Amino acid sequence: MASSTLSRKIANVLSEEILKGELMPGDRLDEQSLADRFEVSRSPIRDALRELASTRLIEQQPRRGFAVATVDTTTLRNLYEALGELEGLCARYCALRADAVQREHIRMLHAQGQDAIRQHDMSAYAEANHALHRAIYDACHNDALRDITLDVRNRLSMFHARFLFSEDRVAQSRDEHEEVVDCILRNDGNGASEAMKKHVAKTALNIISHIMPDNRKPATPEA
Amino acid sequence: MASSTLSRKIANVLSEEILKGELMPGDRLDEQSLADRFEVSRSPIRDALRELASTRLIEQQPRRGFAVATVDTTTLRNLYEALGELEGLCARYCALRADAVQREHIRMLHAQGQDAIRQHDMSAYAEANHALHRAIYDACHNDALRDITLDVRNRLSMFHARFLFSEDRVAQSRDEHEEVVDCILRNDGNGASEAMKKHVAKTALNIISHIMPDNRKPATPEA
DNA sequence: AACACACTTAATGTCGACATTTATCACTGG
DNA sequence: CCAGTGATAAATGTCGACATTAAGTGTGTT
Repeated sequence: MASSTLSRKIANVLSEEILKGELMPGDRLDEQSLADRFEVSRSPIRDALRELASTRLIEQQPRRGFAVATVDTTTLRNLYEALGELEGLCARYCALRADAVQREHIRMLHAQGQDAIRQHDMSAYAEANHALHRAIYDACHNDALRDITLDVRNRLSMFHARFLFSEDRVAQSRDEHEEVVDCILRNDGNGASEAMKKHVAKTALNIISHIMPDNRKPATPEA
Repeated sequence: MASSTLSRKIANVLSEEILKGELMPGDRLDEQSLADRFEVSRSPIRDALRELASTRLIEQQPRRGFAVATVDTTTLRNLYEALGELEGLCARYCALRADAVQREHIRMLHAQGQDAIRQHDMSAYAEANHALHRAIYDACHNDALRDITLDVRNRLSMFHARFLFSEDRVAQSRDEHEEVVDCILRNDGNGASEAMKKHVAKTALNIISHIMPDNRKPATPEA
């Protein structure tokens, strides 16, 4: 929790703020303002920003500073397509390799999500949802694949954070989770993979349909 | 090529040196030494190192500086498994989505590799090989997936760089490429994916069998 | 009135020095 | 002779100031 170095602490704080949606895509991260806010010099701020850039949560343009990463609709679609494939892979390997403890953990997290829905506690559901996906990454027994998937999910989570899901969508999501979990528990790799891909695709459709209407300027003006 | 900022230039130089194998995994990157070598202060060096760390080519341990990333055998296997899946995905999407120009480009690059083999020019083959894989990533029409795959391949290329392949292995590799390219050219997504996964798996086996004998200390001593 | 040029300003890039921490090594005690 | 502790030294972490660049603004001319 308490990282040894200032820059690490600052990076963690900023990271959470971005993930929570307090800092919006496109927001500029001014070094001096941040230095004033954290009451440190610009050096640790620079280090923190560089570190955050490594997660692609923020972007740097030389001589133009850092800004919270923005993505255009195409990139968003691509990221969700990639996330679907990656989570599908995690689910497949999870179904084939997870040990008994991990399977039980996954089963339990899914149950927690169901409880949260019954109590109409959307915040608890979001947490259980996140933990479930995370548990599946962990149980795929491939740390590299887990890290890659987690990175993509984090890049996207700043969009998730800004939208409350309708009760309908949450119920649908629960059913999709159930299919994934069922496949995992019965060692059905292909089934788990397909179910997970379908689940992510539907989530993507839901998010993108919320974002589409807005006229935010395209993010990466690269060719 | 000529990046505007010092740190960017330095990062590029160091990156190439790592990718070429001139800097070996585990080599420490001392800030002061690098500052002396590039005749700049430590600031741009620090920026460059932070930027390199974002590609995972080098690793940072707080208060202990940076070092060229080292991976233990397990991580290496995981990375190759992930690379196989990712390249399989790229090949699948490539087969389904590549346009005529891209298909022709891929066909040509494969032919170049074959020529290189006939002339026993291993350097040219390595280059054509790299270009072919790269062309397949590009033609998958998903920049996010392409970038992720490229990152993993770069992380592994520092190991590739240190081994010359036997003529036997190169010939085998050529045949595997041919199968991939054939599938792509006939829009066979599943075939391309499977062929590519097989190709990467065999390459991995080849590399790992070269590395296994050595007694290098495990890289990431994390729990 | 519109465009172009120059100036001002505010940001990042770079520098050198100081602070802090960690690792090494010598010394002392058992 | 080994182990533990302390000091020393070398590395990274942090700081404040200066240099440089890019953007914005204002003025002058066509």
